[in-house]
Amino acid sequence: MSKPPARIRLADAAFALFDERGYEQTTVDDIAERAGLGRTTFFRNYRSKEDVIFPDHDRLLELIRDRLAPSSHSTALVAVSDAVRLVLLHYVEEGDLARRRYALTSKVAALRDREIASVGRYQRLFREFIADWMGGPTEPASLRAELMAAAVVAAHNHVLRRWLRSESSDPVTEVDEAMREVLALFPAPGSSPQPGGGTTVVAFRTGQDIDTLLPSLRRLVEDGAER
Amino acid sequence: MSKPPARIRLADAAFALFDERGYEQTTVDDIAERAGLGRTTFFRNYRSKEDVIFPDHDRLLELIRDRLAPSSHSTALVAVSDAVRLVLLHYVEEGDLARRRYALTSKVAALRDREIASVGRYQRLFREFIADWMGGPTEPASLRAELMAAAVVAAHNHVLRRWLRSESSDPVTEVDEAMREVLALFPAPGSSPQPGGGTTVVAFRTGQDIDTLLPSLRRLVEDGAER
DNA sequence: TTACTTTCGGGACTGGGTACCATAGCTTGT
DNA sequence: ACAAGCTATGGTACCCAGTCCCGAAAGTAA
Repeated sequence: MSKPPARIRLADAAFALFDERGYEQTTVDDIAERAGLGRTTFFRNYRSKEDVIFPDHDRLLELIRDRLAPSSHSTALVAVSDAVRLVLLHYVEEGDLARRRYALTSKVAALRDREIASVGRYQRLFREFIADWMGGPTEPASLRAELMAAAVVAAHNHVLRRWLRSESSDPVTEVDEAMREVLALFPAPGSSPQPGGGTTVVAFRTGQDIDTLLPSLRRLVEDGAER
Repeated sequence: MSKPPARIRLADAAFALFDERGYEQTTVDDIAERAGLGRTTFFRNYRSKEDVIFPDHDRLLELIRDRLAPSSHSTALVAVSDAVRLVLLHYVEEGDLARRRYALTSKVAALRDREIASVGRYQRLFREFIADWMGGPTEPASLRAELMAAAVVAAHNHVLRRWLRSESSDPVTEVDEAMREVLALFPAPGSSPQPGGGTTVVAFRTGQDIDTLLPSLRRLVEDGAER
């Protein structure tokens, strides 16, 4: 009968109390007490009260960064799609925990704001990466990068929220489809002269991480074949 | 030599102190003291310390709501463009104040988060309106509404930030162009059968608020003529 | 055992935010 | 002019999140 580590006990106590009394009616002292620990220990494990609910947001940001960073110019779009899928998978694997978090953020304004702020950081990452890829901060490209980054995270959030509401049984397929739709909105630079053309052509040269690239590669190729 | 009202004196004192010592190094007591008022009076005029910097965010939300609400199905896109222009104009008219706020939000993480949360509320408004316009929460439409709303506010923010950084001398023209670009990304539903087609056709039937509609109407018509 | 390191708890403090109450000032009606 | 009443204000006490510091425990190595 060994106790689980403090972090876990604190998180369990926190979610239990949030469910019972609500977020704002629960103080950090309450959480620490139920976990059988001191208030100081709580703040040693979580930077803030909100952090119990959004613990590994930083890790997730690094996950995206790591997936985007090594990609070459020709694999940029695949990297974006993969990074998005990575984030979605992270939440899906959390399973019930993610749904409880969603229930909380739906009710408590402060938590919703914090969630949105986090999304803003993801979007910033994508925006910078896409702007780089499109080539510097020259004006038309800069706007297009902003639009594309916004669309990318919007697509992700859309599918994620559907899954959180149990409206989707296969979120990974859905997010791939959504990303295809997003990429179809933005004509590839320099591929077709008319900006109105809707066909996107992506060329692959070299692929590190072939295993993880494969699924989206296949989808993109299928997409190209269909149209 | 009559004193200006408390609200103003508090805001002046706050911005002055933020400039001198920075946001986090300034307490609400400091602000009240410099304004020659009590701490209680501060919180009567502003809900929170952050609220001194973002005072009329609620008013701005209602401004958007009011502009979107009365628009009919055929004028929906114009309403969106107009609402965006309205928000941009609001900031532009604030002039220097908006730039000081931008300087603060660029440095202080808590303020940046709050700003992003506000943007999230705008986006939600647009998303709901656009989803309504596209017709209910049926799946493909719902995603497209989400994408479009994200693109709309991204375009606005892009132009606004350019103006805040003094990189734009005519933000209104710029935002109109950016909105044209955004709308061009999304083929009008039911107008051209191929989703790849890049031409957008918008039909007008009735226009209340003709005066305010005119400029964007003209731009849209010109845009249609060009392509 | 001793010595070192890690984890924990408690207590004191800062600062944002709320609630309540008392008072000064201004307006009204008479 | 006087009283009644409203509004803006100040002050005090309070709650709670978050930080800092120090001392105690508990595990680890020698």
